[in-house]
Amino acid sequence: MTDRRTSIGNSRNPETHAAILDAAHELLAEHGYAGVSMEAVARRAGAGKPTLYRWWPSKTALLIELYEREKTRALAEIPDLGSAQKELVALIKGVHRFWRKTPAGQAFRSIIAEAQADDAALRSLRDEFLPRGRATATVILDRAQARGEIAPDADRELLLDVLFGFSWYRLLTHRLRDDTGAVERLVAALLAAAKAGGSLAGD
Amino acid sequence: MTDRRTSIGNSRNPETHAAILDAAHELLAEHGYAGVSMEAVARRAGAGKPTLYRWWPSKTALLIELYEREKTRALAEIPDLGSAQKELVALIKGVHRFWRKTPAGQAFRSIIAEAQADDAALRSLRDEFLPRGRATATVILDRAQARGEIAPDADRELLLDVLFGFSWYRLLTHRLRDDTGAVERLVAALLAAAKAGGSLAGD
Amino acid sequence: MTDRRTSIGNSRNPETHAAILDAAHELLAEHGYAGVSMEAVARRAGAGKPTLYRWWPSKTALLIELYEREKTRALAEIPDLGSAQKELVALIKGVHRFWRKTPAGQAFRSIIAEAQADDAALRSLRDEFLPRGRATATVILDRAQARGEIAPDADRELLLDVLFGFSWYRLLTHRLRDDTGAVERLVAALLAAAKAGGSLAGD
Amino acid sequence: MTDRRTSIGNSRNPETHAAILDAAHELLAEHGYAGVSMEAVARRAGAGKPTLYRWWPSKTALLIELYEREKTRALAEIPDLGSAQKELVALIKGVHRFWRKTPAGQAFRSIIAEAQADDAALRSLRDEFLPRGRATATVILDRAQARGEIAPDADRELLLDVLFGFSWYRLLTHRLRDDTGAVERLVAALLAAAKAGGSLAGD
DNA sequence: GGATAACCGAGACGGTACGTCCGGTCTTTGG
DNA sequence: CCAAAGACCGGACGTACCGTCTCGGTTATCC
Repeated sequence: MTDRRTSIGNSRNPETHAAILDAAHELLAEHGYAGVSMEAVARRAGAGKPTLYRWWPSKTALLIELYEREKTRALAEIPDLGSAQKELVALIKGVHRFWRKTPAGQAFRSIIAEAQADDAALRSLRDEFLPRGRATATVILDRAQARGEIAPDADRELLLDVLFGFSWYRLLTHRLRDDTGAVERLVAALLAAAKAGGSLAGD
Repeated sequence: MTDRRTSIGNSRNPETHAAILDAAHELLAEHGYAGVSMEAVARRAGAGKPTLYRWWPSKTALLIELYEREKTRALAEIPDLGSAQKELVALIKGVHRFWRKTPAGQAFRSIIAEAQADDAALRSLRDEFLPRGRATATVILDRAQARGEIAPDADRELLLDVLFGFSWYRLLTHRLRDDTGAVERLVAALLAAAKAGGSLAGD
Repeated sequence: MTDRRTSIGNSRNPETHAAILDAAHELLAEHGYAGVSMEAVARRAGAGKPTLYRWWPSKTALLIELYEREKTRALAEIPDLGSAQKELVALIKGVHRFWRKTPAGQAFRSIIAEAQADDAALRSLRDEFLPRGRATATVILDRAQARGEIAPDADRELLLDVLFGFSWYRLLTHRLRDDTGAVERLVAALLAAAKAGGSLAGD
Repeated sequence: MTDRRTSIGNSRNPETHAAILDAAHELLAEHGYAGVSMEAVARRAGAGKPTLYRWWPSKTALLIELYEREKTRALAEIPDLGSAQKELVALIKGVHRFWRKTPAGQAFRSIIAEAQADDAALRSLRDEFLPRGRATATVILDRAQARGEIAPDADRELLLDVLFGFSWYRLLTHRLRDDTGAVERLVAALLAAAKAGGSLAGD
């Protein structure tokens, strides 16, 4: 891990860049959130701290980039499965699996935790990071609305808040595993309400 | 016979105890989570750091006690309002209001954040702290089941995970305010499913 | 060591007194000067800290009493051996042996060290403690003067400063052992000068 | 070829280094040994505590460097004055004056005191620090032996132990001032014995 | 013989200092 | 010009003692 890299002059060194993300990845896997400090990442990556700060203004930014690198590796789009129920369940369960199987869950927990201490991090999380994650869900809901599975005036934002809120809650209390059909039943209940256009419909 | 208990040694000074919680309260209100360090709390309370550590093994423990002090001051039980819909909405909206109006919201965000960095804190949060908060909801659900508003085999734990997950999500993304009937509609959707005994019923 | 003692009314409890000195003795023997804190002594003696401070205003005072207790146990007067040379050598070597064989050496090193940080301790060391130790030497010098072994105008204070200075130096640099006749030769040199009434005579 | 040594990274800041020693110097002069804490030195020097610990592993190390800085400023070598008597008196009196006039005396007292609580400090004091101080005396004794003022087999180590022991004793009991020819007479007595080759001769 | 006063163990308290870790910034060296 | 390395300040961490204080309780002594 600490193979001797050296400066390559006045352009960004991609090896260094990857080494830093790898170091963060390993630390996250080995010691969890508490083990990831800019200091420790720099040490393990064999990089100087200013190098980290040049590219990522904060630990959160580093973690976000790490998370997204993992995501593109592990999380595919959800194809048309014929029903919103199947697609949403596939989406949520896929996210849960991704959080469980890779350090991404750790990274995500860390990002949320950091955002509670730092307003800028919170805004970046809410306004840039989360919308990217909801894009996949939006595609599914578009298809559902086209199929008539949910009412035209359904409160889609609320529906997603509930689904992601539930997921966050399980992630943050480390209870991602106890899943005996809970996701299926939750999605069914929400879709039923969204279809009726009554209770989950916008005002 | 008389009480033969003989406490020995000096006993905890309640003024100091209160001064420390007050100091934490103020720091939380003024500077948010990042402003609360054991050092700063001790300084403002005019207490020694060892005094803090004598009573609270960690910052999390201090924040939890602060949170519960605020809660007993601000949050009453939910009386029988005639329907589970009304009672659950009152509960959730009460919690949201409590989080918005007092530093308790800050405290709670901090507790969740700390738990992501510290396994012991997470266990204490999940296994001791949260169940206390869910007790009020349990009473409401008991009444609802007695009224026949939800099926006998409804998955009450899932229902609460969804309600609290939604609340956490809004709290942690600092979006507790944009509430135009969302809570009412969510509760209605969940209760509809729980009554049918179908989708939100246990397996 | 922590046999349960209790108050014996409004007079000093000699058992407690002894237990405290014993505890200090043991700590000194086990961990040296650094291991002797009022806290640790109280803990090991099973006594309260205020009890220590009631009788000894400082750690130095406690160490001095400990030292003198040891001294009366281990260090006898020097009888008339016929010559000042023999008697002074017996005195100095006795002191060195006492310092080496018991925790008294540790105690004495501690007393000297404490006095460098605390003016009151220094005064008490210099004006009360040391004169007591020089009393034995004074008796020897009186006899020597009566025998005519040292000139009437010899600078006795200087002679003792040299002898004790040499001893302190060896004690404080932990070189009390490497003694191959050094004390004998030093005493002989000083007595020769003191007899001549020339170089070691007062002004 | 050019010097191919390439140190990388920022280098030690000499201003900071001096500021720390100055701060220690002032604290020593103002409050004595007890006033010198790493904390206080860092505070006054406007330096971070880790900076102190980076360069000096302990307070003793800092004090030693301070002492030696003062010494090179204040204490010159002893030139050939024609007789060992004059040279040794000049040496000892110079050291006493140095201890009296500058905070160096305080520093030296502190170093000795620290060494009583810390074995490593004691070894460093005895095996590195003191020999440096005795080097000047060794030069004088070499000259004296060349002149025939002291016997070839004289126990030079003992002679120095006595001279320095006497000096320490006076320093540590804060009696450096009462000097009415005492040093002269002591040196004379020791040189007389060392010349005779009898009493102060080696075994 | 009852009050009282000094003692006792225990331990909480406000403080100070310890030695370490980390967050960000600045400076030096070299590609 | 910019990357790498690392020194720097500042500050929080959790711990050990300091010396003082306040307890509940005991017992010898004095009124």
